[in-house]
Parts: sequence; structure tokens; C-alpha cells
Amino acid sequence: MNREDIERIEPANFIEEEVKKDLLNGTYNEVVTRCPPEPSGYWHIGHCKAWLIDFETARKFGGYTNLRMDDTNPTKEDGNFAESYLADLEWLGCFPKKVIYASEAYFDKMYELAEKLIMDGKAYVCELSAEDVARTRGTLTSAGENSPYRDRPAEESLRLFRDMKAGKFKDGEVTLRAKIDMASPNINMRDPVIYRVLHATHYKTGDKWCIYPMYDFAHPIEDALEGITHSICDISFEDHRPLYNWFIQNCFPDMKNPPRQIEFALFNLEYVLLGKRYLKQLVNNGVVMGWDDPRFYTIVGMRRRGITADAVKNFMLNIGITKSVSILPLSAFEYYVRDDLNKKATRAMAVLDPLKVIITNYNGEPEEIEIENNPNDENAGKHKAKFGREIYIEKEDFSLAPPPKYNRLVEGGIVRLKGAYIIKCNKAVLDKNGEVDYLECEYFPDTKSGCDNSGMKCKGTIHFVEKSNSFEVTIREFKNLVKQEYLEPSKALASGVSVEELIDSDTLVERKALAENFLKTAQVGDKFQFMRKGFYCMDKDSTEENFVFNSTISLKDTYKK
RNA sequence: AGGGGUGUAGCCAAGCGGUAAGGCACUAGACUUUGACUCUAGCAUGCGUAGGUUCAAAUCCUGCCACCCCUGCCA
Repeated sequence: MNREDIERIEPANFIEEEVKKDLLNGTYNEVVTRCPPEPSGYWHIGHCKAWLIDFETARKFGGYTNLRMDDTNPTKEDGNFAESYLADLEWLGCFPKKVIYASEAYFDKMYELAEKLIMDGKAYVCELSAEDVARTRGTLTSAGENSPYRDRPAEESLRLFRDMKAGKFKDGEVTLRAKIDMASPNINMRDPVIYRVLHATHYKTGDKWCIYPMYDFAHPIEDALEGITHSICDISFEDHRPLYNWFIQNCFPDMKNPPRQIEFALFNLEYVLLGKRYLKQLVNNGVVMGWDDPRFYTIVGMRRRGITADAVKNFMLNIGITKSVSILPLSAFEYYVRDDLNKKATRAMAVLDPLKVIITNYNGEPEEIEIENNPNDENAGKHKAKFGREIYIEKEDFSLAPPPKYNRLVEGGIVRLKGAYIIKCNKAVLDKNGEVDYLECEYFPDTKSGCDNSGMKCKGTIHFVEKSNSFEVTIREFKNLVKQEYLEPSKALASGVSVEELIDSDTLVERKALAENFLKTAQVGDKFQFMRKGFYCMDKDSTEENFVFNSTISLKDTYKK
């Protein structure tokens, strides 16, 4: 990308401002970012923000992004996750230039650099136990004390480090530490551990290693080796930046344009639980259907629910990127879910709570009507439905004692059936309990949708299905997993509330609905708007006999009773 | 004797010395064969707070206050 192109770019946030400056003043000639997940769990909506920033920042300035597994801890990681990430990224519309496993690509070089640090007098093998390391680290307000091993000869440290690598020590017995400053006000600089002994099989490197580098050491080296220019991360690493820079300076003293770490703040969503260990607990205890439960805000969960990648992306682009902590109402996200689905979802009719209606003046076979697949999209076409003598409407669309401004069906009143005719209710037939059993209505043949020349006007339009053109489907509706009183689940958990207490019971409601036959052609993952109700997505649990639709989100309802 | 951050409307968030963008939410109203969508209007004499500099301050300076993060051989 040439200078003029760069000058023309409007930064959308402070990170892009910095990147633009760095490009314009010649610090870097291109932008290379990295998406560095630790392969240890399912991604959720929070990760999406981070990854989208990585990819979007590079894309905007003509650069590229690598997917790099930050797999330096064999006890936590699993190759199966690594593989799922590529699919998740593709879903988000992010395409990494390279896929790199840090373990495989960089462990040798890291080891080499650790030896160099030792020989430069910048690192030493420490024989303090984990407890003693913690004890001598000092506190937030007081300096730490030097390890007794701090000043041992470099040759001795080197020999011991090689012994570490050779497997001559047990887990936890010794560590390699950077020699920085035990009195630093920044605790990260107090001789951090950079290698630990871990006799564990790594999913990628197997048993080749029994020592593993720590994040603070590994990450800057990975970035430097890979030619990363901007290493964008969460604000919790702000304190680590001096360390990040220290490792690059000391490992690559001649590097001209070292990578730069920039931090931004993640966000919280009201009532949304994201913590891996808590979700795991819910999965293991059978509280939910799995990691892809539609009530989870994991990527797999959102996909199963019917939330689109564009909705997630638009949301992220809109909430902004800053360094201030934020907690967003769910409605801020849901707006984008509806907005995107409104453009894409095929319209259909389904009656969730059926009330039988007999059209007394309609005799003979049902007739065909047409339903627009999407009124917002001229190219979406239409599909066929039917109208006939026996139809079903929503129970809530009829009232014996209508509240004010009720413009649905009442006794003696008229209403339009979507895509069909205007009908008038002549009689509500009650059952022995006094409840409405069914309705007797008449229709007006000259009011057919599309060729109505009757001049009749009615205030309301309701959806319906015709008996022979409908079939029973299963609808799954979801309530928020977290109880109403816990606006910020992570805080509640931190203050001692248990997961059991946090989680609402009965957040999954399964019910039957009558859907038009058109839905029989649906495939798993297809998204629909059941008119006047909400958006639904066909679930993978569907069978030939039982179609299951997940409620993605309801339509907005501004009717005030 | 710690260090690092952040404070602009109910919630996000622009703003970069020249007199408070935008979005969500909410409230009215218009339109409507989805009470959806769309459209129109309203919504901070105020920018954590107290001073100071200036013709002019959310923007610069000083003090104070509040909240968040940091004492893993996790990332």
C-alpha cells in the first residue's frame, strides 16, 4: 500500500490511529498482526472482538494476519481445539495468511535464545521452590529480594539449564528466570520465570521437551520471529509491556523495528456467562445440551442458535474500541442480530399457540395463496401457502374482552389474514370451561391479497396456517441462563455466588407449533422469520418426523397492553 | 513510599484549544397486508471533582475523588 493510500485511510479507533502513524513515519513498511489463541477451549463472543480487531486492522492497511496457536503449556492444551479455530475464523470471515503452531515453529529458537540470555548474564537457573519464589517476590508495596542463585556464574546456569532440558530435574524443582530487577514497582519485572520443568506430553511436540517457555518470554519472541508489527492484546497485559519490550531488546538487540504491543479493553455483556470453567461445569452437569447450546455465547452456540457472523461483526464494529471497561446491555447486541436476520431470513408462517377457526362461508378445496419470502428483498421471490375452510390463528390474536388499541380479531370485528383474505368473526364457540374452543368466521371473497378491490379497511393483520397445508414442528425457546438479579455474572461468581445459584432453571422451553408445509423443505441451519413472532433457525436435532426450530430472537414488540 | 489504567447521557462512544457526532435503549408521531422494518421528532447549558492558564477549556496545567488491573513455575 502506498503512502497516498495510507493517508486516505480514516482510522476507526485509536489502534488504527497508531498504526497509521507508524506507517506514515516509516516505523514499519507493512502491517502484520497475529491472532494468538491458546488452544484450550471453545471461543466465545469476547474472543470475536479480539480476533476481529487483529484481522480488521491488518486488512484495512493492506497487511495480513497469522493464526498462531500459543501452545506453550502442554497441560492445558488440546489439538482438537486448534483445528476448530480455523473454522470459527472462516465463519467470521477472517482468513489467516499462515497457520502456525508456536510449539512446533519456535521452541527450538526459544531455547537457543534462553541460552543466549544466560550467557549474556541476563538469565539464571533458580533452585527456589514455587513457594519461595512467591515469598521473595515482595508485595505490591514492598520490594522483593534477590534469589540466592541470582549471581551464580553463567556457565553454571547454562549447565543446569541443559540439565533441565535433558530431564534431570523433576517438575517444579528449578526454573530459568530473567535477571531484571527484584525491586521494580512493576511486579512482572521482578525476575520472572521464563522456563519451567514440565514432564508432560505436548499435543504437537510430543515428548521432545520437558521444559516449556512461559507466555511472557514466548510471546514477544514469537512476534519478533514472525515479523509481527502490531501485537494487539487485552488491557490486562498492559503491565507486561515493559517485559515484552525487555525480551525483544535482549533477545534481538539488533532488531530495527521491533513489534509493538498495543492494548485495548474487552467488554462484558449483561447476564452473559463466558468463563470456561463455569460453562464446562454446566456442560458436564447436563444443565445444557453441550458447548454448542444455543443459550451459550460460544461461537458454536451462537451459530446453532441462528445468530449470523455478520451480526456479530457489525456489533463489534459498532461498540468501538477503547481502553475503558464496559458492560453492554444484551439489547445492544440483539439489535444487530435482528437487523441482519431481517435482511436475510425467509418469511414463513407458524402458529405457536393454535386457535381453530372455521370459515363458515368457504366450501370446497383449499386455494393457493402466495407469501413473499422477504419484503425487504425484491429478489427473494415468493412461496405458496394455502387458505381454506379450516385454519388456525394465534390464540393471542383473538380476544373476547379486548384491551384498548387491540387491533386483532374480536367478536363482530374484522382482521386481515396475511397473504389471504379479510375475515369477520361472527361467533366464538366456548368449551365447557368457558374458554374459547374455536371461532366461526366468514371471509370476504373480494378481499384476496393482491387483488382486493373491496375498499374494506381493517387495522390488523394476523398470521395463520391452513389445516391441510400445515404440520407440527418443535419450537425451542430460550431464556437467559443467568437469573435476572445477576446483571454481571462474573462479579457475582467472584463474590462467592455459586454457578448453581446463578443459573435459572427452565431456561429451555420446548413446545409444538403448526407451521406451513413450505418449511418441510428446510435444512439444518436455515433461518426463517416466523412472521409477527421472531427469527428461528432449524436445529441439528431435527429428524424427518420432527423438525426442530430454535428461537434465535423474537421480533421487537412495541404493542402496549 | 507501590505500579499500570479508566472516568463525556440509562448503556456504548466521537471529540485532539473555537463553543458537546453517532449508535443502543427510551418517548412521541407517520407509514405499514408482519403492532416488525422504514421514516420524523425528542432525549448532556453538560464532559468525575476543585482550582488555574486563555478572548475561548471536555480538550492545556495542578490538586483531589471514584472505579478497574497487577504479588501463577496460566495465557
